[in-house]
Amino acid sequence: MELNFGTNSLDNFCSDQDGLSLKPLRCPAPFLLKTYDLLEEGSEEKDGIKIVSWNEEGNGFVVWSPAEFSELILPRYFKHNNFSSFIRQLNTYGFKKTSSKIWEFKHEKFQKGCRHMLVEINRKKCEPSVFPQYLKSCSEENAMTSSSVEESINNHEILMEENKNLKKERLELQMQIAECKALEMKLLDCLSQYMDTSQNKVRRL
Amino acid sequence: MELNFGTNSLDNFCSDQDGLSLKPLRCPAPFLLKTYDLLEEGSEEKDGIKIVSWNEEGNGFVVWSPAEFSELILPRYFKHNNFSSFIRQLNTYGFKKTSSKIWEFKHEKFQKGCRHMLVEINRKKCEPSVFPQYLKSCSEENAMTSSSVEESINNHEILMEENKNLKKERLELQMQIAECKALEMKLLDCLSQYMDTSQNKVRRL
DNA sequence: GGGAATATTCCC
DNA sequence: GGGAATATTCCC
Repeated sequence: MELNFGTNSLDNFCSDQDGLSLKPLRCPAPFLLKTYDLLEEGSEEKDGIKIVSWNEEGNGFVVWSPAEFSELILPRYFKHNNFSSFIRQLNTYGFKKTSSKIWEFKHEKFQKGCRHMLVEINRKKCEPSVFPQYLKSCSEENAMTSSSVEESINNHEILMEENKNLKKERLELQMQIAECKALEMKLLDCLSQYMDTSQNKVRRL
Repeated sequence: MELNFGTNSLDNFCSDQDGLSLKPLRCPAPFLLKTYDLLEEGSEEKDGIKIVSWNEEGNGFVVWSPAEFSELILPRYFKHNNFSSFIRQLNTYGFKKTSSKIWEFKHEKFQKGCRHMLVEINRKKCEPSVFPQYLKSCSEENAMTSSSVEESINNHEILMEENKNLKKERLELQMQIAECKALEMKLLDCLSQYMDTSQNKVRRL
C-alpha cells in the first residue's frame, strides 16, 4: 500500500501551526511533495547504482534508471508503477525534460533544499483558445454502403454524436465566458484600487 | 499490484471478434467490469461469512461486510481500499442504495448473468450548476419500440433542427468570448496607461 | 449523493 | 507533450 506523507489533502489550504489564526496557507500538490520527498529520502540506490537523484546543481533531478525507478520507487509513492504516468504528471506541472540523452527534468521552482517553493508550482489548466477547433467534432464517415435502413440508423447516430459534441462544446464555451467575466471583475477591481491608492499618494504630496 | 481484466482500455470501442468488420463495439467501463467480475469470482467469504454477493433476485448486490470488503476485496480490483471511493464510483454510474439498513446497490442494467448489459451503463457527466441546465433532457433514447420508421424520421428532423440551433448558439458564444477578450485587452491597456499617467503626475509634483 | 480537484490511463 | 476519459480523493 501507499505510504502516507502528511498532507494528502487535495485542496490547497492548510491551517496555521498555532491553530488560532486560520490564515489560509497554500500546500503544494501531493504529487510535488511526493516527488520532492522521494529525492530527499536517501539517495536511492540498487547494487551501488543510483536510481534517482538531484542533479549536480540541485536545480533539477535525474532518473538514472527508469526500470528500477518504476519498479521500486514509484509504487512506494504513487498508485502505479508506470514511468509514463509519472512523466505525464511532470508535464502537467510544467517540468521540462532537459536532454534527449538522460531523463533529467527541471522546473524553476523545484530545487534542492527549497521545499517551500513547491507551493508556487501550479498545475496547468487546460485553456482552450478563443476560437476552439470545431473542426474536430465534424463527422467524416463515408462507409455507408449498406441498405437504406442501416444508413438511416447510421446517420441518426452520427447526428446524435455531433449533437452531443455540440452540447459539450457549448458548456465549455459558457465556462470560458464565466472565467472571462471573473477576470474582468478582477481587473476592474484592480483598476479602482489602483486609482484610490495613487490619488491618495497625490493628495499627500 | 492490481489484477488485469482483459479490457483496461479507457475508450469505449473494441474491434470485432472476426477481425474483419471493424464495426465499433462498446466496451463497458473498467469499473463496471471489475465490479461485476468481483461478484462472479467465487462467493467471497471470510471465516464462512459472506463479504459481498449478488442479492437473492440477482438484480443487485450486497456488501455484507464493508470492513472486510475494503481490506481484502477492493485492493485486488482497484487502486485503493476505501469503501467511500467505491461508493463514489457506484454513484457516478447511477447505482442506487436500496436500503438504509444494509449496503445493497442496484442498477437496472447490472444483473447477475448479464455481463453484456454493462455496456448500457453510462457514467454521469458532471454539468456545472453555474449555468441553466436546459440541456439535460435528451441523452438516452435508444429504444425505438414499434412502428419506428416514421418515428425515426421525426426524430431525425428534430435532431437536425436542434443541431442547427446548437451551431448558431455556438457562434454567438464564440462572439461573446471574442468581445470579452477585447474588453480584457482594453482594461489591461487602461490599467497600464493609468499607471504611467499617475506615475508621471507624481513625478511632476 | 454529488461537485470539483488531482491522479492515472490511453491515445494522438 | 498534451487532450481527454476514467479513477480516486476530499469536501459540502
